[in-house]
Amino acid sequence: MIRTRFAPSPTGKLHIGGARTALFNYLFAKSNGGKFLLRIEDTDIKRSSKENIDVILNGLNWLKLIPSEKEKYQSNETQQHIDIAYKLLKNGFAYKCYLSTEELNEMRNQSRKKGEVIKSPYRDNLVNIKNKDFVIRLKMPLKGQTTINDKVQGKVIIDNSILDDMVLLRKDNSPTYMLASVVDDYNMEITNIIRGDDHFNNAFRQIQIIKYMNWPIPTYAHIPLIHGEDGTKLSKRHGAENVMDYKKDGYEVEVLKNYLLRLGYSVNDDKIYDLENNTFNFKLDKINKSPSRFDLKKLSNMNALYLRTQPLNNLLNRIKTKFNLNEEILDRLDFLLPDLIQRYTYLNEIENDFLWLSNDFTNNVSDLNQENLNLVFEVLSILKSTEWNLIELKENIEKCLVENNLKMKDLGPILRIVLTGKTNTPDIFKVIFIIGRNECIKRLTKV
RNA sequence: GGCCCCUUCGUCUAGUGGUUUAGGACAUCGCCCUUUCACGGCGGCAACACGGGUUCGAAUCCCGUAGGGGUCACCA
Repeated sequence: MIRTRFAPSPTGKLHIGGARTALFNYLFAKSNGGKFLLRIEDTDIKRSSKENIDVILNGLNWLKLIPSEKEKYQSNETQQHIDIAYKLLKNGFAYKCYLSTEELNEMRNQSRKKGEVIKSPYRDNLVNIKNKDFVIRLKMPLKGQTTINDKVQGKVIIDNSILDDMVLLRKDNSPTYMLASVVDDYNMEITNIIRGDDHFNNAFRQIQIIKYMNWPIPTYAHIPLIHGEDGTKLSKRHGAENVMDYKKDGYEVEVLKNYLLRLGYSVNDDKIYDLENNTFNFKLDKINKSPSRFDLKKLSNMNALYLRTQPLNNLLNRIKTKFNLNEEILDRLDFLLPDLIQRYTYLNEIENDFLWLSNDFTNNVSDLNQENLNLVFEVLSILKSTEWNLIELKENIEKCLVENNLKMKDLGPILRIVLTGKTNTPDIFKVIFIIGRNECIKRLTKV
């Protein structure tokens, strides 16, 4: 049984990159009849916050990336992590290191110059110093190579000599991410680790713990990072550091997920796939290896196209629940929504049309010239006498135009601005028809 | 700097040795449609990073170079 996990750290929000990692984990698990799990990596107590945990949970919830089991909190497993660290120590795979921060900094300076990894003198010189703080470090193999057959990156081999003796347990006895993550993955029986490419180097180090403990080695898939439009790593500068901001900005969740999927994944058409009901067959080998740039324009375009494919009833219901609208606006919306939706990129743009759809609307047009005023009067008299249906309305007004030797473009824009206050609306005849005789007369008389 | 990864139009990508004058989508530009704004239709511009090989033949395989990214914490 395939088991994947998304393991965010609540030291920050759920950003777009994290959302994609979660999506890939979810899709891979679901495509293989497996389980998708969530683990909050809150070992950094100082930087983790309840607020961020909620943001992550809410974000995943909005994305409908619901874990198969209740989420785990890494901080609840601390004792286990400590036990493993001491077990490694006891078995000679780890050692106590008494190096101070200053000593370490100095060593790091030197090693950087030489291009070598730092080696603690306590590695081969096992001592127990009373009343002095220590960390527990893993003893990396000095020779040989480590190979990872990554499902995205391919087969990668590194020399073990570049591995540093990473810290397992801090001076204050708290486990590091390097240890905790491995132990938790083992306990949660994670079979496939799908995470950002920025973790690739960690895999070679973490795998040593797994080997020392004789645990099964999970299958890795390190997915490329998403870059901003300028080609650099995505950060706060690029806006929207929280996926929920995309919701606020009016992006449809299905669209966002499909866009995220397409970013670095080969899909041969422009369909918006149903990513919820296990109908999408997600394959790791379709993930590209190179990072891709986040393109808001493409996202927006997908959003607009998607909106137009949505059943009008669904859209109308969403509008009804989101906004408190009276019957009169609702009726008009019911009639005009098919026309309006063609013009929107985001559903929430509809807010801009509520005003003129309502009887509360009054125009403030006052600068019409005499010619146009006369035109408006003519239309007024037509509206007063015509039978109230779309066809009659249109015929009578067009007849009037012919009599005056005018074209629709001479009248359309004027009526539009007077009746709606806007320069762009659906077909003006439809607008007149649905707004109604009395209301139209009222608005036109105002001029 | 060491190690690792990547490199097809501005962007996301198709392409796995001949079917390719390198295809699509977004963006952009032009035209058509037109009562406005859109939609839609038609068309244009635009890419195999560079240099060597291998081969009858290379975007596709190999080697360099350049550029980009990641990582090198008692953060995750």
